[in-house]
Amino acid sequence: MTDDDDLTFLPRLDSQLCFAVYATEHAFARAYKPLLSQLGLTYPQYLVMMVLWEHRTLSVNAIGARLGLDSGTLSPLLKRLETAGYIARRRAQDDERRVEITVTQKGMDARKDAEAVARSIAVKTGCTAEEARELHARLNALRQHLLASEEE
Amino acid sequence: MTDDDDLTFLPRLDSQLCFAVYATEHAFARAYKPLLSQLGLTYPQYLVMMVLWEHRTLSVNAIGARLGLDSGTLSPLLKRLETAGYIARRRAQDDERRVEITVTQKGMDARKDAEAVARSIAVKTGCTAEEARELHARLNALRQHLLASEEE
DNA sequence: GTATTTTACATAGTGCGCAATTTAGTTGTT
DNA sequence: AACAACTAAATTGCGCACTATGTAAAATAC
Repeated sequence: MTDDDDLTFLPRLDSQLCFAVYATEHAFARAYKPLLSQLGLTYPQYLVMMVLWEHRTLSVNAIGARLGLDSGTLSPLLKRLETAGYIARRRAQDDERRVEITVTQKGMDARKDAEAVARSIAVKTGCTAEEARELHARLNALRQHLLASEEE
Repeated sequence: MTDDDDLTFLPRLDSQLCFAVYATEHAFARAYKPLLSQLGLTYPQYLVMMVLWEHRTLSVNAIGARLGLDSGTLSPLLKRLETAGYIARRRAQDDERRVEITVTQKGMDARKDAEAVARSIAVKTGCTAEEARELHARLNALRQHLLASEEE
């Protein structure tokens, strides 16, 4: 039995879909980093801000639901965003367990710059709008399957 | 000027390709986690092991080149893999700056279990082989573009 | 009304991942 | 041979991301 005989299923790293996703995610994060750092934002912080630009005010839980992140990750991240002046955190009055996250004026003002960043990255992907949409749809379908199989 | 007027380009988080990739990567890592933990491996460690199953012996730099990771990430990770008994680390004789990483017998033995894990995940994605190949190719193309634009 | 359970967020601990720096070794130049 | 420049890996510091746990508040059960 040689090494090749063992390759019944386990493909090479390069041909593994999960690795393609992993490597692409890292490539995106790296592409975003220098541009976002000019706004004083990290890539995960940018994703959080995107949620908040849509909604203006959300609870930690709601942000987490959109991003698939929990309070362990979000709490310190949101604190840093608050320190940077992009958001404000306040205990909700109707339920004091909840903390409301609100975008500040400075945070809203940053939206324009973020727009330029997103546009720049879109160009760098070399994808047409149709290609991006197709890829996006496939990744979403894949993810739904993964999530569905988790509940079994 | 209402909020809608600002949406010249910045799409909603949900329709951002970069977020689809981010969310999918996290979904993969989460899907792998319980299965790999039975082997005593984390997802990044599994990726490293995949490289080493192909080559048996590699330098830290070579592993990093395959995975897009640097020694800052790999050094502690490899130390933990060594502690777990999956690999051995040894200074190369021809160039003592280099550290050679070799899979142990225990590490090679784990390959079979990893195969079952990979097979299980492939099923959970709900992708046909053709779909997976297509998606993989598109992600690779995207990544090439991102990397190419970095050098400008 | 009281006790118990559940919920939301924060915190502690561990493993990544990156940038900057350090340590040690090798190569190139004079 | 001596010194400068470069290289490989390790370390330091910081920000994520997840799990487990803690704190406080709200909901539920009796």
